[in-house]
Amino acid sequence: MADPIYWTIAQELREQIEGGDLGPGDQLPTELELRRTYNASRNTIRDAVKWLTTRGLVQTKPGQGTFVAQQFKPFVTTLSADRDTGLGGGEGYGAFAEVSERGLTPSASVPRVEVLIAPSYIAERLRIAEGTQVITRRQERFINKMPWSVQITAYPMELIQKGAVDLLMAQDIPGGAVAYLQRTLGLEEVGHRDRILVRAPGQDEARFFKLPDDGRVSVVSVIRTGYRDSDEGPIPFRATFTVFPADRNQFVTNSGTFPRELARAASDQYYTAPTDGEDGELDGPDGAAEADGSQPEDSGAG
Amino acid sequence: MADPIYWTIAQELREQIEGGDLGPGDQLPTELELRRTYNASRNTIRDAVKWLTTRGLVQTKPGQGTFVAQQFKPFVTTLSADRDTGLGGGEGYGAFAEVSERGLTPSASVPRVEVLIAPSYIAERLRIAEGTQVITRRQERFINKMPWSVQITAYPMELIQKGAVDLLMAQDIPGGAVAYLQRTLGLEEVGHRDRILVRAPGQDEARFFKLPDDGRVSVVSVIRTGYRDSDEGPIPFRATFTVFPADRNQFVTNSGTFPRELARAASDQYYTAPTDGEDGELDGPDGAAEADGSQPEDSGAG
DNA sequence: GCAAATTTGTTCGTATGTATT
DNA sequence: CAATACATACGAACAAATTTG
Repeated sequence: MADPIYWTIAQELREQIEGGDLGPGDQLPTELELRRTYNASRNTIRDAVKWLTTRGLVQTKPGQGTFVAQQFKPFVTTLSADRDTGLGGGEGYGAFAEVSERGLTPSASVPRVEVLIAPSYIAERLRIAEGTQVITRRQERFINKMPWSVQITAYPMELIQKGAVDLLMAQDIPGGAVAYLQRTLGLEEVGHRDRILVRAPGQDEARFFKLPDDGRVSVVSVIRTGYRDSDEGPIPFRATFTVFPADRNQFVTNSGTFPRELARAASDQYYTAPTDGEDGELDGPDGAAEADGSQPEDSGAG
Repeated sequence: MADPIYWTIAQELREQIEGGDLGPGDQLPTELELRRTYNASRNTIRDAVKWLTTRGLVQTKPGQGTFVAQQFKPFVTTLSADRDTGLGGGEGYGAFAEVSERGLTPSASVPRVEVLIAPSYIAERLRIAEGTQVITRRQERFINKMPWSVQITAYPMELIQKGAVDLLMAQDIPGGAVAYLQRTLGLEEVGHRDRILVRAPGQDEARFFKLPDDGRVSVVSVIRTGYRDSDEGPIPFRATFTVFPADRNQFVTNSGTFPRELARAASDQYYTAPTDGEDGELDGPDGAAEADGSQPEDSGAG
């Protein structure tokens, strides 16, 4: 009887959810009912439910009840560009084509264009002096009306002076801004560099993505720096910051040659990762059970 | 006075932490002290502290107190391979070279080799029949004795029959297994495909990485399928599953040409992502404040 | 539109158990 | 062993949100 009561109750409820007795959207018994069922105080019941909500298994709605959380079929974004089609690459335009093929309906907000003094995180990416002016284009994207990503791209001001005036238009650029720069200025993106990190959502992000306000669900931040050629080698000409909720997105990058049929439609093959078993008995990459006492040995690239 | 008391207290403590009044490792006032300070009941104080722990800001230790959480300087893994050096690619060997250059001491467990009937998630990756035998090599990696990643690679059994017998040895393969297959069988990895996803850690993973047992901190799962050439085009010959704790890792992928000086030492330029401000006043990619009522408009690739 | 019933959210109080120093 | 500090558990009351009559 070493296990806390609230924990035991939480496990029983978890098994009912994962076992399928309670499907997504179903209502759990109310606190009063649970209290009778388990012969525990209301606070103990609430601790058990709290355990479930913290893990995202259930969702409580004041005045209504507690419900089993819906889970999304994750959407897959291909980060590496497809050399042939030029699509993919996690850009809005290419990714949207993938979405359409999957029978989902993508949509996007009207771009919000801003000219601002480059803050440090933009200046560093574009390798310009902090305080230089930059253009930023901000767009929110949706899949089936569900918020999917927020993207901000920053360009140096000189691109406007050279003639890429559409960057200042608060409207979609057909084919994407990179293609536009190519055909307008002959500016070619010869390469890019993505940085991927996982962090807690900010308050506004949590609100936009309708994430629980306790920071349980992370967001994936993809920071892309696009490079063009110059006499001194590749130099950055754009920095794109895209934020995705981690609970409904996966990412793919390709390198070298690989089966062609995988190049597109990554979205269709979403993947459920093997997890080591909650009960330590599943078949996944398991076996760290003895990890506590084991000491690492030096080996390899020492 | 619309805000709950526990929330208000939590915000005050958060500001003290983020403002630097309380540094990493510092002890918070005890529950009893906080109770006097804020003139609230112990349960209310505990709710406030719970709010902080859920977000990973503080850590409670029974019998000792509550402490401001340490935060790691994230380690950066380059996922895309460097064509020149052949390093990088998130593989143990290449990544370890990066770590060494940074002045950290990497180490790894002795590989655990297993021959097993391929479960579905491996069979799908290697495109073999479920139930076929595969070799798996499992290794735990550490940086400065801190658990950093768990990696499992699966190979089809036929590689052994063709002569790559070292795959069965429970010891490090100098230069990595891919290089070994190259020089032993002439098997070249012509490309690979990474799938990146974020999920809650399993129980064993949480224990190994010393993550809080409530699933707050996610893990990043990187699934790499390596391809070799054949008459029928590229076919997979290995599947590598690597799991990293999301709170101390970032990832980089390169594509096309980009500045050479960024190819290596990605670890040195870790990146703090811009977040929209908790108080809605920071300079980051902000402005979703009005998101609640805004309707998406159809545009772009519709 | 209003009132009642239902359900979760917050806050207080108190007691006991467990881990650490 | 004793003191300290967090963990669990009970009970009670009122507030806020939602649905229903």
